[in-house]
Amino acid sequence: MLQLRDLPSVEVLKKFAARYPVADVTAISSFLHLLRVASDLSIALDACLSRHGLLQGRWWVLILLMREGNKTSTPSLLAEKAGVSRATMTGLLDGLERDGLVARVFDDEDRRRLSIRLTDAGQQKLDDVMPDYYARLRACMAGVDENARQQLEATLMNINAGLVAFNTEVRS
Amino acid sequence: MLQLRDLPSVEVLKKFAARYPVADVTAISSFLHLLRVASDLSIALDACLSRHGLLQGRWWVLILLMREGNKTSTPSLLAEKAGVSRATMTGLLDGLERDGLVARVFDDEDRRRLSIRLTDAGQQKLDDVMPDYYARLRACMAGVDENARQQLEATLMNINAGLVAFNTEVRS
DNA sequence: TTGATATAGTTAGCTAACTAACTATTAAGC
DNA sequence: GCTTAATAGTTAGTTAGCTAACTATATCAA
Repeated sequence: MLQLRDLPSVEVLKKFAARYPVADVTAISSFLHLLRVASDLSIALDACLSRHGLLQGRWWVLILLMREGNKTSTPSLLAEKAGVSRATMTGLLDGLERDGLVARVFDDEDRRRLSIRLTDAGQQKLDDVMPDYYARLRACMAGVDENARQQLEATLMNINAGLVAFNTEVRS
Repeated sequence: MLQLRDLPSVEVLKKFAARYPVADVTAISSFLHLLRVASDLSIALDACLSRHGLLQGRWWVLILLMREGNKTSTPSLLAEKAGVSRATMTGLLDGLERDGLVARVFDDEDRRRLSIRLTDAGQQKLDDVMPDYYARLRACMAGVDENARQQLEATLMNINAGLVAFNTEVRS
């Protein structure tokens, strides 16, 4: 994702809007700030996870497994839920298996299938990471009250609904 | 950035909060939705730019150059403002120069330095891309009124301020 | 003035993502 | 039942980012 260190000032936005009249200045500003804060959050999350020897992809796989009652899933399902390709999931599972955090179990009923199981070591890793992650996240969001959080989620839902328009709208 | 296709339901969040008492459920929910919408926006932006033969990194370089009065900057400054390493900027400029969108101009005063100039073709590329991008963005944000946009920016500023806590807070 | 240090840009090699193609297995249609 | 198509997982090769190291140039201090 784009890093966007140097967001445009109001003057710059106006200059661009003068050349491109379709520009919606507050829309652009909100959009860029959203991307900027999200990428900063993502980088902070990476830093937190890396102190525990994890990256976002592997961490998310462990969480997805813990969500399941039997701490078990399949590579395809995990790939879909994590939003990565099956090929990428193979790589993530290779790393997690090497570290002993998950186990590949062959399925006798459908021999194409694997079961991926969260090991005790994997659960222990989550028990180390999650309190640290949650405490940091709580501190980060401490300045945003419940009302603002609800408004944020509502606005994000509206933007999400507008994404269809972003992708399909023909050129002005 | 993490894709997060399958965000946790309220039940899942409560289950995790029961095991990890430090969890702040609405903070987690807001955080994950923010990352999710931002990555979807980033992907939509990529799709828009790729129709014009651009990617986020190169597109941003062109914009940074257009912002300058003389349409000129240096690789180091561009790298800093775009939030990428100087090495990455070298690669971005290689591609842009190959496509004739920017020109490398050697500096006679300081022979370590290069000037990077937006060419006429580069300006033309922006004149093609920006109206399309701005029109899509306007449509995407149409469902978010001015008040919500202001609140969004204010909340994002508060989260941004909290990022320091995310990075420095010691483990609970 | 000249030797150490800092700066600008590039190159080399690494990583984690991707797509496309491949193997093995199962399901479905005639 | 056999052939075709679909599915599960992996492998191979590409990409855009990174860090570290390198070359060339400029600056500073003894």
